[in-house]
Amino acid sequence: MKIGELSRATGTNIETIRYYERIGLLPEPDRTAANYRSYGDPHRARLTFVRHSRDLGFTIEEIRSLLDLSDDPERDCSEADRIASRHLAQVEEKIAQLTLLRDELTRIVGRCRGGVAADCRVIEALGDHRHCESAH
Amino acid sequence: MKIGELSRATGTNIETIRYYERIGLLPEPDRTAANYRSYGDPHRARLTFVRHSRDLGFTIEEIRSLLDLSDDPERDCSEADRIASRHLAQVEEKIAQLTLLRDELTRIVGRCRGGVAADCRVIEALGDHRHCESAH
DNA sequence: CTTGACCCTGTAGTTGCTACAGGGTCCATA
DNA sequence: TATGGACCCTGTAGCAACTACAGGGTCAAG
Repeated sequence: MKIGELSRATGTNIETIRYYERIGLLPEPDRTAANYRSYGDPHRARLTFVRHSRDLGFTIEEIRSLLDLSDDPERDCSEADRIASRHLAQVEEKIAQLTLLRDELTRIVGRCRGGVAADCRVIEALGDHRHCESAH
Repeated sequence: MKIGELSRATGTNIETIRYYERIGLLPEPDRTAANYRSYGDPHRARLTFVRHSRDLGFTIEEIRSLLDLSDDPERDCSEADRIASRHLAQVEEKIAQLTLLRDELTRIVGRCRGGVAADCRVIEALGDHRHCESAH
């Protein structure tokens, strides 16, 4: 499989595939006589793993750890669980933050009554923390 | 006010203040004889506006537009409302995405029963999209 | 034999900062 | 008067995770 095919098969940008190789997340594949990268099924599986993990918001370093684990089938699974749990906690934290933010924005947007910028409640609210109901 | 004082007054890193000046978000202040930046109240208000907007997740470019608006009190307020509303919609979209993600992660984490990596359900789930209940 | 799709390397850009390196200034204390 | 420490200056490089070229090579179809 050439890089374009792998790209289509996994929905990954070609530049991104080369980037993952450069940072050591994907192994260097064999090359054809014309120096083209040549991939097999294990490469595709590994890239699918990486993309799926990225979609779920794991960082490259977390994925590196998860890949190390899956490369060594003897190792204890609890580290994978720990990484995923910590990430879940971060996502929950982020949702909580964004929810506060949404409430604040809703309040700010709701105050707009039209008119000119000099009287704009949106701009006023942005310039003045005292309008806020929660800390940020 | 010197830069350190402005930094403390607004809770903004000194490097960040200089960065905002470099990208034209804050005007160049006067200088003392020793070439130190010298700020007044309008600078502090503008920086407070910027920081508050950043805390609410507005991009630098959005803030630039909002500042342009507030610099011109004759202009119509509806653009500020439009920027804030669009941002609110983005925040809501992000919350929705993260909520799906959280559910997916909860499901993945919940499958861990301990054991070795070869049997790890977390690693399996990351390598295989078919376990997912929503698209991503 | 040329056109167009594909591939290669290497480097620079993106966003919003943050962190130096290498220097200058200012003020209090010994 | 010397010196130490807190503060300030410019300019550049780094972070994450890509993305976008520039400038070139390869290959099959018409």
